[in-house]
Amino acid sequence: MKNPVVRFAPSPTGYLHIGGARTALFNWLFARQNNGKFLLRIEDTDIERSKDEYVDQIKNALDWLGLDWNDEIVYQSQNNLKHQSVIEQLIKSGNAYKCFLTKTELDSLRDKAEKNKKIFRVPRTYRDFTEEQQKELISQGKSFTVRLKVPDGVTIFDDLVYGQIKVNNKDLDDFIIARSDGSPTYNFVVAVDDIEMKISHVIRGDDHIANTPKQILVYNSLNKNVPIFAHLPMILGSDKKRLSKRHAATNVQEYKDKGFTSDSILNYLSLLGWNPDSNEEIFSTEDLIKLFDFKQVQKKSAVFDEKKLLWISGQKMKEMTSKEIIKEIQLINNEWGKEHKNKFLEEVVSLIKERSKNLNDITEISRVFLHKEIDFFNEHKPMMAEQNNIQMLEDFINAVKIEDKWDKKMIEKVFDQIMNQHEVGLGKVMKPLRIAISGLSYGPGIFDMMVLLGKDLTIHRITSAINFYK
RNA sequence: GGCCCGUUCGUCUAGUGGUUAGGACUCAUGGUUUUCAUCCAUGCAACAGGGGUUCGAUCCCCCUACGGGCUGCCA
Repeated sequence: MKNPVVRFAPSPTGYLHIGGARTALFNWLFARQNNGKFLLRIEDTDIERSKDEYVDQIKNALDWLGLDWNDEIVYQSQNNLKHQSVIEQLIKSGNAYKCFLTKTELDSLRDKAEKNKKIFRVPRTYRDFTEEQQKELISQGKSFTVRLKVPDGVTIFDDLVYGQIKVNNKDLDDFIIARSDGSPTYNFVVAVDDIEMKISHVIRGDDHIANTPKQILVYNSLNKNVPIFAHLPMILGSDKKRLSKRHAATNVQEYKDKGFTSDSILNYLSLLGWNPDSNEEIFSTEDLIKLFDFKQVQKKSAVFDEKKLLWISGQKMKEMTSKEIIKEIQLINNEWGKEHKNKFLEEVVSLIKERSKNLNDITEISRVFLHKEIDFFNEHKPMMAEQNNIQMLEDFINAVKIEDKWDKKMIEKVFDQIMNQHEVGLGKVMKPLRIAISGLSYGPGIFDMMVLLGKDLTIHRITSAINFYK
């Protein structure tokens, strides 16, 4: 299994979704683990639905995830000449034939079979027509498709995940490899391209299991070695339905916007349908490359659970250094923290990363430190109106003003003073002050926040708060 | 309808012919913490159903149910 060549082959009819990302990830992990190549092929033969902007989106998403591909991107549409010539070749070798059945004919046959509860099979009417007969039909202006001559027998393959899968060839029709307009069909093109790209392992979603025998027949008819197949179970939404636009968030980009790092997403995705054979769950991408193994890939489809993603993301936040986190934040928002020194940003981040689940949590709380003015909220008004909370704020300012120093020790001392003065516990003093300096009812330790904020800004905030809540 | 695939706590999963069926997330409770979060502890919670095979089946076989895929001149 050395130097395998694998590919990820999305069709640019939509953005990169979670399921596609997982498929890409497993391909990539396998390639990187075995010193192989991970190729990217854009299956853009559906001209109606394919869009360039989707190609860009897919590339950007893979790029952001860090799933870097080798070599040039292959665009399926550019292989058209090759596809055409292989079709010719198959007709010549007698492995494929021109079929003059029309769509309407087939449709009515299908209907009839269904009505009579019979199994529909594509009739092999034109399978053994001579060249003469074909020419005659063509001269009559009849159009034709090209069908593969499916031989008798069984088609068997050993899937790396599902084990042996066996299909009786008679359950497969002589399927179309070229439409009446001459364009090649999916099951044919995939096989030809995979041959062309020297793909050794086809790793893809299990919705392709049923297509695999057809593709194998194409390999056989061309006398080419069949690659090794590995099918991956589907990823489902919380309603256990196949992931689709109807589900909350399926676009990789959305998770980026929500503040998840690519590392977290990859980590979570790896756990969907694979297990590391240990109780560990937090992995770096390097870990995953080492550990990944098809032996531990699940056959059962998996439900995407954002809660667990959030937990993994939170674990990662704690593990990451402040520097790394700053880098990640600025990767998605280069405005963030621009007007502050890195050292200050690091102090801010180190204060809040412990309690954050993702990057957005951090940027949200960091606002308290990065901007002079903050928002206060009406929802805190009833609480601030209680007892002599406003009085406490005023007393705090006055007590602090006459002090020279500004450090944790001194702030604690002032807190003690206020507690004594008002004959209340620490909690009673802390709450209004927290809201006054941050606008929030939660956050890092209040002494730390004040120290980092500095004396002037702390006083400024409390003054603003008094004005707002009075 | 035919063919193929699947089914262990709500979710992700481990597991073996004899286990108190294990872990993680979620949830609940308690503790730590100046708030929130973290962290720690405890708890709730699963072998789809029915037949076999067997001294014994979650595990092996068959059937049923349920879910999914394919069955296109879509990819």
